[in-house]
Amino acid sequence: MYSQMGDLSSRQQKILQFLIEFMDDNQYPPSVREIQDGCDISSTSVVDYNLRRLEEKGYIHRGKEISRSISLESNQSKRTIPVPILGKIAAGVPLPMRSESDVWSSDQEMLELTEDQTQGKKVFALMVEGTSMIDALINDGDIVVLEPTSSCDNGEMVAVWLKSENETTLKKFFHEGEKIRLQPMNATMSPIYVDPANIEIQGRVVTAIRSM
Amino acid sequence: MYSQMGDLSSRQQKILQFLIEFMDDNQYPPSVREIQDGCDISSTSVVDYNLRRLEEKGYIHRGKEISRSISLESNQSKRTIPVPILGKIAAGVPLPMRSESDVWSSDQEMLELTEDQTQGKKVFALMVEGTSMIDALINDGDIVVLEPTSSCDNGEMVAVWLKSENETTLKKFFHEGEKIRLQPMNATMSPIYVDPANIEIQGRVVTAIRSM
DNA sequence: TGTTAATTAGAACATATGTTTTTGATTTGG
DNA sequence: CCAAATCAAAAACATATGTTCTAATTAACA
Repeated sequence: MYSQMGDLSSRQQKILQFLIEFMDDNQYPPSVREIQDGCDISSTSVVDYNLRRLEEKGYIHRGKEISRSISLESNQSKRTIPVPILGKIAAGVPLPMRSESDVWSSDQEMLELTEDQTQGKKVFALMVEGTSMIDALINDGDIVVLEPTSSCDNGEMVAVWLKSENETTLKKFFHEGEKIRLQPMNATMSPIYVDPANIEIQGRVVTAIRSM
Repeated sequence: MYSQMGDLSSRQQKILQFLIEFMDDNQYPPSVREIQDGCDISSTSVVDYNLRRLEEKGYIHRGKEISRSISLESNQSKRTIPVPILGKIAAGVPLPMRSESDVWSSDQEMLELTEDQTQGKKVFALMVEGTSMIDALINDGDIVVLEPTSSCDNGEMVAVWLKSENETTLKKFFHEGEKIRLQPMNATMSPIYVDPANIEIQGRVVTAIRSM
């Protein structure tokens, strides 16, 4: 039997298990001696020895002479971005635009998304109420994720603030001559024609999520 | 001006910024002296002082006499679960069931989801090909997330393996007397009636995601 | 303006912690 | 069974690192 990625001694498995749990509980990696205690190992050198093996086999990564510098090679657990659910969309609730610097506060309802899903953009989310967007395959209870923007292209699905009515709705955007056509995504509803001065685009839909 | 959660000196902001970047690059927190260097601070005591303030104000957490034990109090960046995209679903591609212990390997295409979205279950994903599920508001290019299961209730959307045909499709499941009705989610397609012995349920749809 | 609190500086201290060395036990392969 | 590789133990070493102490400097305040 030869050694490569795949086989671990029981001690190495135990250490790996401990690493995962420790870093999950605390927010930082364990020291050699904490691994020693946590895995009932008699000496720090034994820990060091097995950590070297784990690094050889590609399970972990270590920094030289740097304390607590163990990181799991896989399990890279990408960062998630907290996305605020600012409100519901079909009910015409006004959309408070979030400030740039509210990273820390907010007891708002939050959604955790990965960068894959936000595409690296600063986004916010809305919960869809009702079936007014059924033709766009978006149903009641779904969540739409929007990228803040003040302009958009034809055919894009955007959240629009109608100044005179003071309400915000989700529509498809079409610039037609002097007017703008806002097309609902429901065949039973009629488009709205508005003056460009009367609207303000709040965001463009980038993702839709439905949980069952 | 009085002090509470919200106001940070420019130095504290800089430190906080550095903490975030450092822990993003490396997989472990910085030492006091690394913060010192990274933020051009003259003394470790100044770093310590400002770290205390940051802890008072609730931005970070520290362990006493433990090296690199800083953790961000907010920004708790929930853990994400790597979800394998096992294949496409409408094309009838057979579904290889993943083993329990392939946590580390896999150069498979991956999707990073939060626990919110997986609901804590072990899930896999499929990319939808074609419009055969259009009536369930699932379109070409969407991704469906499934929870592995071998049984299900009536009306649930499940991935089913048809043994004799040796293909897998996404259908709604209905147990009707001696037979099972597999209902496509497209009005133009007819249901399939099969013998319970000829099918094997592979998973139940828990989430659908569409990016635009 | 003077007084107090907040912040910065420099140095030294105590120890937490990665690393090495030596020795001995266990396992492996021929 | 022997030789070589692998693994474990204990102790010691070197330094990385959190902490503290004192003094100077700046900001807040009345």
